[in-house]
Formats: sequence, C-alpha cells, structure tokens
Amino acid sequence: MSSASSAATSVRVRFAPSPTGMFHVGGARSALFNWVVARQSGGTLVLRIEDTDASRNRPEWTEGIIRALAWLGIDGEEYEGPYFQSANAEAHRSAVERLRSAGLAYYCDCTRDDVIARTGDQHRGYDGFCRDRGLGPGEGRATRFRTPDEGQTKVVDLIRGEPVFENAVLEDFVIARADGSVTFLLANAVDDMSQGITQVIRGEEHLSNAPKQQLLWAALGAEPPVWAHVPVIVNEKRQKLSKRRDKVALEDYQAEGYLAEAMRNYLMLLGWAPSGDREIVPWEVIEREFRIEDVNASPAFFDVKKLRAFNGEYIRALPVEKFTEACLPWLTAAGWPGFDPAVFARLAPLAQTRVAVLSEITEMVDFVFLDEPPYDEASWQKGMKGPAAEILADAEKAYTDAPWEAAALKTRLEQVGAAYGLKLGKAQAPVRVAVTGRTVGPPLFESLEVLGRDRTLARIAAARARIAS
RNA sequence: GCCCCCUUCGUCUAGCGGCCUAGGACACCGCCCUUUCAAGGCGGCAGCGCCGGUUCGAAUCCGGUAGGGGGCACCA
Repeated sequence: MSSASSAATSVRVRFAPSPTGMFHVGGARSALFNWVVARQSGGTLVLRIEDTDASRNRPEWTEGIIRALAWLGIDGEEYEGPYFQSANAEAHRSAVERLRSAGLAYYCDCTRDDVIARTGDQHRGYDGFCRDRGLGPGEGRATRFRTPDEGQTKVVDLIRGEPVFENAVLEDFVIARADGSVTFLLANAVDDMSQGITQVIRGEEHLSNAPKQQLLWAALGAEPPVWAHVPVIVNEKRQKLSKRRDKVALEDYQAEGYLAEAMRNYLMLLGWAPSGDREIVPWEVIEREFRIEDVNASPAFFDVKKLRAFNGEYIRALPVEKFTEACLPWLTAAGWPGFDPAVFARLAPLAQTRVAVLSEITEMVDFVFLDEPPYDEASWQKGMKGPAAEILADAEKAYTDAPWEAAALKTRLEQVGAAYGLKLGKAQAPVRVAVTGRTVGPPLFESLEVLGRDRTLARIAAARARIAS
C-alpha cells in the first residue's frame, strides 16, 4: 500500500461492525466499499469492532467478521486494528462529562413509559421534560444530549447530496445510559473522531443518525467527516435484507461454494458499474474505476440467480488444476471411502462447465466413488423406457471386449442403438442410468473410461437384474 | 404520526440536453452445436412511474404528484 498524501490530508475510512450475529452480505459490501476507497486514495482502512452491547456480543462473531473479511481479500495487512470499542470506554465517559459540564447534556430520569404518557404518542420521541430540571447524577438517570432548538444541520453526503435536517425535530437523544455506559450514537462518533476518520461510508439506515452525530462532532469541537450513506440491499419484496427472513450470512455462501472473487465482484455491482458494457472484471479494474460518488442512491435487490451466474463464470475461468483443488473440501466432506483425488482429477475437466457453485461437484462425480450408483426412482423411470433391457444386454456384450477408451465405447453404443433405430442420444440413456444412477451428468463415455470395464459391466448387469425382478 | 431518502427492461445497471429507433448483464423464450446435462454461438421478449414546466430539443434540468424504502429505543 502506498501513502501518497501527507498525514493531515490522508483519507481515513473505517468499517465498524458490531459482533451481534453472522457477518452478512450488506456488511460485506460496506467493508468492500470502504476498502476500495482506502486503497485507491492511498489512505487507511480502520477496522473497529463495536462491542459495547455486552449482552448481545459473542467472541465467535468477532472472529467470524475477521475471517469473512480475510476471505474477501481484506486481511490483517489491509487495515489498521482491529480496535475494540469497549476499550475506549474511558474516552467515551470523558466526552459525556465534557458535554455535561458545557451545558450541552443533562441528566434525565424519565422512563419510556413516562414520555409516552405525557405525549400520548409512542412515535413522538423525547419531549425535553428534564432539560431544565437541573438534575444531578443518581440512580436511574441517563444523560441526554441537548439538541439546538433552532437552525439546521446540513449533512454533506457523497451519495445523497446535502440533506438538511431541522434541528428542532431532532430530539434530545440519550448518550449515556443510567448505568453509565454510553450509547452507539456517542461511542461511534467519539471513536471516529479519535481515530481521525475523514469519511464515513456506511449503510443508509444510518442516514438519520448523521445529523445527530454531526452535532456531537461539533459540540466536541471537531470538524465533521464527509458522509456517504450507501443504499440498503433489499429482498424480492424490496425490504431491507434481514437475518431472520433472508439468507444473508456470507459464511453460508462460502459453504455452498461461492468463490470470494465472484462474491466481491457481484457485491460491488450492487449500485455501481465499471466503465463500458462490462460486469465481470478483475479486481484491479474495480479498484481503479470505482468512485463512491457514483454509487446509485436507490436500493438494490440481492439477486442470487445473478450471483450464481457470476460464480459459474468465475469457476469456468479457473485453470483446471485450481478448480480441481477448489473442489476438494466438498469431496472430502462427502466421506466416500473410495474417494481418490487422482481419479477425480480425470473427471474435473468434465465437471467444470457443469457446476455453478462448488458444492454441486459431489453429485456430479459421486457415482465413481460409491460402490453402488446412487439410483433415484425418477431417473430410473425416465431412463429405463422402451427397449432399455435389450439395449443393456447388447451393451454389456459389446463392452466385454471393446477397447476401453471413450471413442470406442461411443462407437459400440452407437451400433447397439442403430439396431433399434435409436440415435445415440436415446440409446445412451439406459446405460447412463444403469452406471451413474442419473439421467444427467458428465459425458458418458469419458465417465465409463474412468470407471473401468469391470465396474461398468457389473453395474449394467445389476441394472438388468433389477429390471428383470 | 413525524423526519429523511429513493424512482430507466422482472432484476442489477449504462445514460450526466441532441450520439437514444434507450446500450449491456442476469432471468426467461427460440434456434444452432451436441453423448444426457451444462458450456458456447446466434436471435427474441421487455423499461425511462405520472402530470406540468424550462428548451428548437428532455430518460437527462425544475416543480408537483403518486408509489416504494429507511429511521424515529437507556440496540447498533
């Protein structure tokens, strides 16, 4: 990484997830956006784990975040940190103290129910009841920030222009809870300040937090950052992706056999596109051409079908040795006693254009490594139609002395089919089902070549017996 | 209810006043190739939310309107 500009003007961005669940695709996209901006500007990406909600945090979620980032290419070399927000508690408390002594924050003992009882509206926000009561510290007393009654707060946002918020509609929000711990709004802003963040690139769901936090920056005597609120990613119903109803965990996609390169390429295209009529581009192109201000301001649908198509392209573009190697985790996980990497290597080129996600490799080649073909009833019914029994009988005979290589096996079966007026496409079906258990799969004769004469003949014989019974 | 944001094919987008008869990709549908299925090749379907204005000229600028979304916690 190069550092072109001086420390004073250098870009500092951050990715600040909270470890409260599986790392999801929306977070991945935010991380990617920040990373690209840091790299192309010669700036720095800061990783900050916002672990202030002790009740919801789990160490494994933090590990998951770091692992997922590394998978995407953002390893420890790529960022400063990780910093843990919980380690900055002292700075947070002192910021609250400063605001209180400056008269910009005050103690409040209202409960949520108190406020609703007074306003009669559970959506109205805090009514300022304790503003001038002059309460001191005490049991059950939170601290609220005193927002200005007049004026406006303008948020400079690279994606949305300059949204303006009337200060009067900004409620006096809580910055420290009754137990002394601070809230997100304050901790997040204080950390951004102390870590010298110059650009805050985060999800659109934070847009309404921006004016509040900007007020905090100003109250604490700092120049606010430039913001960039990237649109949310939505599901088919156009709602923000949610951990509950949508499949969003990056780990799940990884486990299914999506390649990191495909995933990050796809994620970057949600709201942005490289120049020219291109979509699948090397990461270098993205890093060179991406501009945060070009990101679309409207929500984007997470289209797994398209992701899948991208993944297929990336898989096919892999050198066959890489592809072979990449399949290994799924193959060994299948637990076949007869699995042999050398045998798989012969099948891999035949399978490469036939899988869109790596996990599909197992059903592509399982018949070679299992003792019995994995028959399924639907395939059997479909394949064993017409003169299937006769074809199998003739094929068994023809293959007994055929040279064991694909071209010869093909010729022999063509001859068998011709006797029944069948083209190879039809004639191969019973043999395919007998040997592989399925109606679809890698090219048949090449597969037979790998399987070997003895096993092929045994399977054909077994299928004939099964038809007869 | 209040605040803010958004609006080009079904979806992701290109477009930044004339190059637009609106381009690409995914999906879908044909055809070709073919040893099943893929892959690949060729072709097709399909869109500027609506109404006004500015302009010689608007998908592009302005104003409305409608629809959609995000937020409004002592969560982050």
